[in-house]
Amino acid sequence: MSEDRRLMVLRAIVQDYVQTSEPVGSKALVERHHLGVSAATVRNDMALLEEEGLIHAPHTSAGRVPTDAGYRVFVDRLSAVKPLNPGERRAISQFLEGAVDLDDVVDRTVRLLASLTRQVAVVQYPSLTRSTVRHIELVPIGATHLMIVLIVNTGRVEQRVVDTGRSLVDAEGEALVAAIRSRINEVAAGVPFTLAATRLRHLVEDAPEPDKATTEAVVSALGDALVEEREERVVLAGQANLARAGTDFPRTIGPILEALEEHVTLLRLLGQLGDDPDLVSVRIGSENPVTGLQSTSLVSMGYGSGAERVASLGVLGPTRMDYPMTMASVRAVARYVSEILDANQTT
Amino acid sequence: MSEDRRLMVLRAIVQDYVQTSEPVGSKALVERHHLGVSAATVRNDMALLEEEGLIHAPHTSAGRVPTDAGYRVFVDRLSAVKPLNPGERRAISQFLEGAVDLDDVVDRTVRLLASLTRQVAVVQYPSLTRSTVRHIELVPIGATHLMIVLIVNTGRVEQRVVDTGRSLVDAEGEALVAAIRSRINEVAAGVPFTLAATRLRHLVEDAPEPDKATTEAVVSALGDALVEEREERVVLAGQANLARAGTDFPRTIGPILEALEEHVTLLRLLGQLGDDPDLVSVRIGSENPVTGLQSTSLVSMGYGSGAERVASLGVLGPTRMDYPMTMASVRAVARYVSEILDANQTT
DNA sequence: ACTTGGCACTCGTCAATCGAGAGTGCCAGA
DNA sequence: TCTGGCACTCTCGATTGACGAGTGCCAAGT
Repeated sequence: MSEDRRLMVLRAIVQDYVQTSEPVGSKALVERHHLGVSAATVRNDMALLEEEGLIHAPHTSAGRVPTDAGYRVFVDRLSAVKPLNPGERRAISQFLEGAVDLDDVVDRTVRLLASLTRQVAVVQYPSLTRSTVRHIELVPIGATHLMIVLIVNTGRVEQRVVDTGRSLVDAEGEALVAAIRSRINEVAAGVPFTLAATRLRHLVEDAPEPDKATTEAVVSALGDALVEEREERVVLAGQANLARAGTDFPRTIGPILEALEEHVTLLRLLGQLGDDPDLVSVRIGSENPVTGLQSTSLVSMGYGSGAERVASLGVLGPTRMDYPMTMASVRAVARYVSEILDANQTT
Repeated sequence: MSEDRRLMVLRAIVQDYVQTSEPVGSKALVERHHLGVSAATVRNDMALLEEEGLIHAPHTSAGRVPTDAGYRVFVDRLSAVKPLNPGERRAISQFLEGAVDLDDVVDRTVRLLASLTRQVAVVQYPSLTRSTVRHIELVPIGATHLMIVLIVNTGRVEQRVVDTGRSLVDAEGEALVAAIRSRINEVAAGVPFTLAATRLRHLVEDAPEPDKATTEAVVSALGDALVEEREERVVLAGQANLARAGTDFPRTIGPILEALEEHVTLLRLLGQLGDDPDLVSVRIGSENPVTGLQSTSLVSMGYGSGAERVASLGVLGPTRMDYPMTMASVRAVARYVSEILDANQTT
């Protein structure tokens, strides 16, 4: 009852099933993989694997299919993340090279991931709360309104419009805006968000009386922008790949698409990563808490400039997916995007 | 051979088919609609309608289904765009009210449209080329780099980073940036894009020699941003609705999803509108040039601040859709979004 | 000139049936 | 512990036949 061989059998089952998407039987198995034993022996092993809950027979006399637990064992113990071939690496760098701004980087990344893995790609925008303020600009709009432009170190830009309730076009108004602008940037530029938020609040208290109301308005709008959870955003691509995967999959495609439109839950899901930032996280089928995504697996990884993870990206597909390939793609793309953000950071 | 009655029959067929999604026969028709004639008479009319190419029988003895041409006649001559009920109007305004910035407006709009019509919603970002420049800000980044932030009257913000090749942190550098900033805004603020682009080019020629190189760099990055076609963007929502529509529809869902990911062609499609800016445009099935979308209809309309249309939005669904309802929703949302942009424009 | 009821005919759908094939579990022997 | 053999089970696809919905056409009525 060699445990090793049993795991070999499991690995073979997973590989065959991923390739053919049909239950795999003992005979086909010994034909395609040269495990040095006969079909009958394999059958005994399969019976044991089934007892352990790693594989499962859809009905009496059909082949076996891996269970979620089976995939889990496969991912954890039986597969090596195979490095991408040079062609793929080149494709990644070429594709991401030409990005002009953050939106463009995210957009290209998600499309790239989708086409590399032929599955649904998910990319989270660099989170605001883990970022630092690069610069804050105030632009008068109309007579009394002020547009606040918040530029983040990741390249992201946020904007708000507030009504200051006083004229900004006369000399006094212009001076006021200039004063507030320089004070704000003095305390907030280059500072992490949470710290910036507190400092800005103090700024209001210290402001000379005539400027207080306007400062207050600006700071409160900024505070909104700094904490607002809504601002966590995700971008998707490759939904069309869902339709191609398997033949019974189309039935479950509706709930999946619905779940994908719930960006909030999707974000929560992406946020849950393992401890090691440099590791690919895999959630398989029912390990996944979100209703509608329980027939799918999510392969994800954090990315970000420097050592800091500012956001996550990943790939979602049927539990029957090519895990080694998918994990390799996700890791390669995440690393490359991090590099790009790094470069943009210093420039 | 009353032509009127024939059209009544067509209308009844369309309505029934939209509701049941099954071919409709003569008997069911006279039962559900009180046209004062017998089933046999209706059959004769149906034979004529089929000759005219407005309806079609999937097989010898099944009911009839409208053709694309049939829907066209229905839309053009047989349906009144029914105004939304007050509840729906209220829902629209409430849902769009709380938007904090342009991204948010677009995001909410596309979700709203999708849930109102229970179909796939498509919203184009306000086009850059038809907009005016509101303000241009220059922010030094690192020692020699400059971030250019372009703020558009629609609320959209674009950014580029350029390397000026000279120090910007010393007094001279700061003065240079300030000078360029004020010169640029002097000629470009409040000006339509195309005009701004030409004026900016002249600005380089007129710049004093020592500033020329830097001005040149800034202007060329701006020129990029002003014309770049890539910057036309669309946002989608409600893809999950595709899976719900009908039972045979799932088969065609793959190509549709693929077509929806081709944002470029989608944009071209959205751009093709009728002449009257205040009219809803409907493209039915094969009238639609895009492969993969030929089993769908697109209901779209322009929107924008003031009289100018700056972009389009619309809804995509199976040719068998509730046209009056969809057209009403699209029109109402387009108008409301225009109002919001108007308000943001003046504030 | 239309409209209507009647009737034969055409197909698609559904359920039941049957055979083939794949795969299993178990047993006895090496 | 492995192997070959064998009986058994179950799904899948094709085939068949009854059924029903719907049509087209015709002859009679208004």
